[in-house]
Amino acid sequence: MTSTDPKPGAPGVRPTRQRLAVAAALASVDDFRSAQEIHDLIAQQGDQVGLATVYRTLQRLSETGEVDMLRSEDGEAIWRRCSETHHHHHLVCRQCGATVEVEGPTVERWTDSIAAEHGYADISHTLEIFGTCPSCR
Amino acid sequence: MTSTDPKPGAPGVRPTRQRLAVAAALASVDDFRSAQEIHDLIAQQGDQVGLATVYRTLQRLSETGEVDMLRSEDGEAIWRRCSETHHHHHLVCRQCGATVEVEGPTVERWTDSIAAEHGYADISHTLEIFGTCPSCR
DNA sequence: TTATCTGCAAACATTTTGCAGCGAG
DNA sequence: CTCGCTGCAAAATGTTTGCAGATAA
Repeated sequence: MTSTDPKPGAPGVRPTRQRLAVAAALASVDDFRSAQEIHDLIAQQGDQVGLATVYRTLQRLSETGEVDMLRSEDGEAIWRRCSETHHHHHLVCRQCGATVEVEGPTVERWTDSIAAEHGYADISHTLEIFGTCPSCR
Repeated sequence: MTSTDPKPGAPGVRPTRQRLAVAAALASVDDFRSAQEIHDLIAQQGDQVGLATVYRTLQRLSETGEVDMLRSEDGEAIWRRCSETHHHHHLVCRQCGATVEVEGPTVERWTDSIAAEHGYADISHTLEIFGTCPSCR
């Protein structure tokens, strides 16, 4: 494999002003934010990016695993930059939103075995933990 | 307590034709359905109920714990009549919606220990498993 | 130059709400 | 009779898409 790969059909991602702005916004916060909120953050940074572009960028980032995307309780998509590159879950404070990323080989194994037991294939799962963090007690 | 309770301020739920139709639709299937799908089910039963009423009814039923409401992977609300009264999770088929209710003492114990480890209190969690069931493979 | 990206606005899908009329108790 | 319930259609979200023009390589 060579370092450059101009194969026809290869994506070729461009580091545009808009994408840098989204990345900067994501870098400036530690908690999960909606597309609207990220759009507002960019505006506060003095930048100007269309909302559709924010969506498209977040979508791409979550596909490549650079951000975590999950759904709030009312079904809205929320994103956060992801420090771990592999599958993991979140322990989120109900009060202040403080988030801890946790890994669960135990859980992964359990869901896989449950699924296998019932003959289900192509398994995925969602697991989020909510609680009150030490400083909010 | 008497059988009737006309206390001022008490809701006073009326068993109307529409609510019975929603209940019948929920009773006729075992899996999670969207509001639209439940609306269609009612139509197939030969009944006719407004979609807004379906939403209002499902909302009330989920508040009283008579149905489970959860979110599909794309953020859509889906409902199912609830057979278990205690905490449990779901293994849901992406294609046909076939659902298995599963219990996870393993998971409950794991989430509790993770939370304790980070000093979080008053813990709750959401866990849903999605896959393709045997008959949809 | 050329393929990708962006902005805008319109399209979409889901869910909520306002209001006049209907219906159960 | 009265209040709650329903239907309809409009509004409110949140998200996606089509397309012409801008832009990185």
